[in-house]
Amino acid sequence: MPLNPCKFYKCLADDTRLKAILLISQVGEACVCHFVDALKLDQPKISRHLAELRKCNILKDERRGKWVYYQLHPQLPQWAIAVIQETAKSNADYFDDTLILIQASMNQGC
Amino acid sequence: MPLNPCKFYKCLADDTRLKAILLISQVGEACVCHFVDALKLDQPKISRHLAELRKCNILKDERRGKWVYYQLHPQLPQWAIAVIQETAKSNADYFDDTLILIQASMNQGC
DNA sequence: TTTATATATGCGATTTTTCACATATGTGAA
DNA sequence: TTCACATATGTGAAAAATCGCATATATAAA
Repeated sequence: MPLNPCKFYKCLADDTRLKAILLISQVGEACVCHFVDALKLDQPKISRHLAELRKCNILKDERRGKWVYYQLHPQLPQWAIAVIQETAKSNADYFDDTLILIQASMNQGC
Repeated sequence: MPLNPCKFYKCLADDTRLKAILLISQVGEACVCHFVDALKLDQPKISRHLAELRKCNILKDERRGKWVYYQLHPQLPQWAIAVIQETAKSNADYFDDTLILIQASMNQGC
């Protein structure tokens, strides 16, 4: 069940999901509370978008105690990784404010 | 007015538009009738999707007599071109049937 | 000017996506 | 067990995207 390109782009076609993916591509992994801080959205909305990315095998989740961490799925195809990296590299101004916020949140712990 | 990445991915998040873009990336340019043949959809639907891509500056149109040809917009940013090419290169099975059809249609003239 | 062909668009209906809000589940500490 | 905190999901409403079908526009030939 390889990643269908149209499904993949549907996942990127939303500000919350796209920024979450770009943030993960920069910070490696983060837990839900960090996305709540960085994207300034309520927790259910964040969880729902992350769940969609998880169900499409774009993200992988891992529970550690009370927290759930998300990272890029280890089986994400190389072309998809390349697309994400190219987008991040050339669109810093699209998400750099949220990058600063998520880094601050991660330094505070959970 | 640089291309917003989320808007860009919204444009790719539809089978008709994504295949049209991938086809153009392979054949350089094609007119509406060729997309109708290759994608096997009615003409108004094709025109509407191409119009959306044109309005987002992903495609450029050029009328020649009765026909209108579409190609990738000359000002499309390099990162977007890279994304399209990477997608085309690694997802041949997603659109190779339509590629064969559009090539046949282009050989027939318009 | 009339006709034929190619393409574009107006518009209401349908489908899909997203949202808001409440609530459920999971975990660890008291 | 009870409580507090973190995360996930059920569900109906709202918004956005897509569709179907009719029709408009553009061009060239007759």
